[in-house]
Amino acid sequence: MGVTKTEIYNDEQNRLASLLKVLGHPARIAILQYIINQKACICNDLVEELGLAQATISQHLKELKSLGIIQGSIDGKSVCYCIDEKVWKEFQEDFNTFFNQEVKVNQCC
Amino acid sequence: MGVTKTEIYNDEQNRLASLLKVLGHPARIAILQYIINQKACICNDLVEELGLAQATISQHLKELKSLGIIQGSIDGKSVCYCIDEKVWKEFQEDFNTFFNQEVKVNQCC
DNA sequence: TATTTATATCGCAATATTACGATATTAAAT
DNA sequence: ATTTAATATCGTAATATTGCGATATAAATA
Repeated sequence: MGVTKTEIYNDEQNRLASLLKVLGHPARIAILQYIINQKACICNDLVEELGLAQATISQHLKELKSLGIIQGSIDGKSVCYCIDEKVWKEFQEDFNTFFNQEVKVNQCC
Repeated sequence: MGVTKTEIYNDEQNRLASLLKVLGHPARIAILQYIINQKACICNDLVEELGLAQATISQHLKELKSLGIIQGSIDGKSVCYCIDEKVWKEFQEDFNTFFNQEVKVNQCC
C-alpha cells in the first residue's frame, strides 16, 4: 500500500491530478509567483528569497521543470528559469475545463 | 525533515497549495467528477464505481469534506454527498486568479 | 592553474500519504 | 430483538515527499 492506483483512473484524471499535485506545495507556488513577478528569468535568488536550502530549491525546480511549466536556460554559471507560456496556457485550459464547469444544484444537500 | 515549512510562505500561498494538494489525487478528482455528473448526491456507489476499498473512499471523502468542497447529508443509512456550490465558486476564483494571470514574455528563454 | 560561484545530484532522516482489513456505529428491514 | 446495510474510524504496512548536508560538475574569475 501507499501506492496510488493510477491504473483504475482514466488518463485525464491522472493527468489533472499530477498537475495539481505538483502545484500543491507552497514552495512551488512561491517559485512560480516569483518567476512571474520578475517578468524575467531567475537563478537562485530563490534560495535567499524563500529561505530554503539550495538543494531543496533545486529539487522543487526540477519538479516544475519535469511538468514542463518552467524551463531553464544556462547563462554562464547560473541558470535562468522562466515560465513556458505554451505549457502554462495548456494548464490554464485544463484547469478551466475542470473548475469552470457548471455544477448543478443537487437534490439532497 | 519531511515537514513542509509553512511558516515561510504567506497565507495565500499556503491556502492555494492546500487546495491544490487535496485535489492532486486521481481518486478525489474522480469522486468530484462523479458527483458533478450525477447532478445529484451519491453514497457509496463510489466503492463500486472506483474499485477502491470502502475505507479508502471514506477517507478521500473526508479530505474533500474538510476542504468544504463537498458536503454530506444523512439519508437513512446512507450519506449523500454533493458539491458545495459556494465553496466551489470560491475555489474557481482562487484558481482563476492564479492561473489566468498574464505571464509576460521573458528575456532569457 | 587554482579558486570561486551557481547549480545539480546523492543519500538519508523525518514525516506524510495511500490503501485496506478489522471494527464500531447507526438506521432500516426482518 | 436480530439481522442487514451503509458509513466512519482505527491501526498498520507500504510507499512517497520534504528538506538538507555533502559532494559533484561546470563556468567564470583571479
